[in-house]
Amino acid sequence: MIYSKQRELLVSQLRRYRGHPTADVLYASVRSENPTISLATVYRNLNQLVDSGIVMRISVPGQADRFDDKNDGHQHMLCTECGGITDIPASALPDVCGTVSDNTGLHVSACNMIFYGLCKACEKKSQKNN
Amino acid sequence: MIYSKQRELLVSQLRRYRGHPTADVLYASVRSENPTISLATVYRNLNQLVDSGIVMRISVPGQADRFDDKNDGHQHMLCTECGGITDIPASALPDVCGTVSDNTGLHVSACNMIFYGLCKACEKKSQKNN
DNA sequence: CTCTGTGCAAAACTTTTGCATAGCC
DNA sequence: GGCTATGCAAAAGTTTTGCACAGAG
Repeated sequence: MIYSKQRELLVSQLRRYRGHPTADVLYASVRSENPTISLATVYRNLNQLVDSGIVMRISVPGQADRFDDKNDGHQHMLCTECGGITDIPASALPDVCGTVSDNTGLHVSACNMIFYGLCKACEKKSQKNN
Repeated sequence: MIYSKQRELLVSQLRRYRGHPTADVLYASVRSENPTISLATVYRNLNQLVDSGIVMRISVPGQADRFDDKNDGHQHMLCTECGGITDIPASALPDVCGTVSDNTGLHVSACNMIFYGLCKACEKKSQKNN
């Protein structure tokens, strides 16, 4: 993978966002600094970065993929109220792959999870309203 | 939800498949018995059935959704070799939601998982080749 | 100089939607 | 008869691809 300005810009914008942006949002963001970059380039680079393990893809069923620049095994929760994404650190997760491997005899190498629940902010709001 | 032939046919075809078919495959299958049914109807009915808890949606990142007629909390493993889907029974899974809730203080209500690994058949094959 | 990445536009693919009609209750 | 489901076609949304050109090594 040879160097490219576009990819560097993409990664720097991705790091800037804490909000787990979609390709779309990243595209807009990168475009504000480089108005001629194309959406195809954003997708191509994101795919490469995911393949190289530099970037993590968050697939939310029924929605566009989101991206995150860390790859430490953390997972994500989608707030059922506001649609925002909260990080679930790896340390809060049980060893699901290991458990499943032990219990089934299958060789499970990886697992994608997406949790659904209430984020801190929405939980606070719902408590106030009661 | 009033009765409809199409929905009945759809469910019966879904039950017939063990292979966790996509909407596409189901459409073809249903069409062989009722050539005028439309793809929109398949999608509409699948969505309804998922909402009613009769059918389970399996979201595989980057692929079309698949469907399964049971709703007992089991999850799925995608074989990295052949692309097939293996059921992971609920009894083989740890209580991920509970663990995450306990460890984070968040209210996690549900979780979608997709595992990646080798299915029995592909595991056998790879052992033979060694 | 060669090979990889980019830009543009078009295509591919999955899923949803509008509207008139047919079918259930 | 009223209300829901269907069929058809078109649209929407996300992601990929073909091709000619520009840029990195």
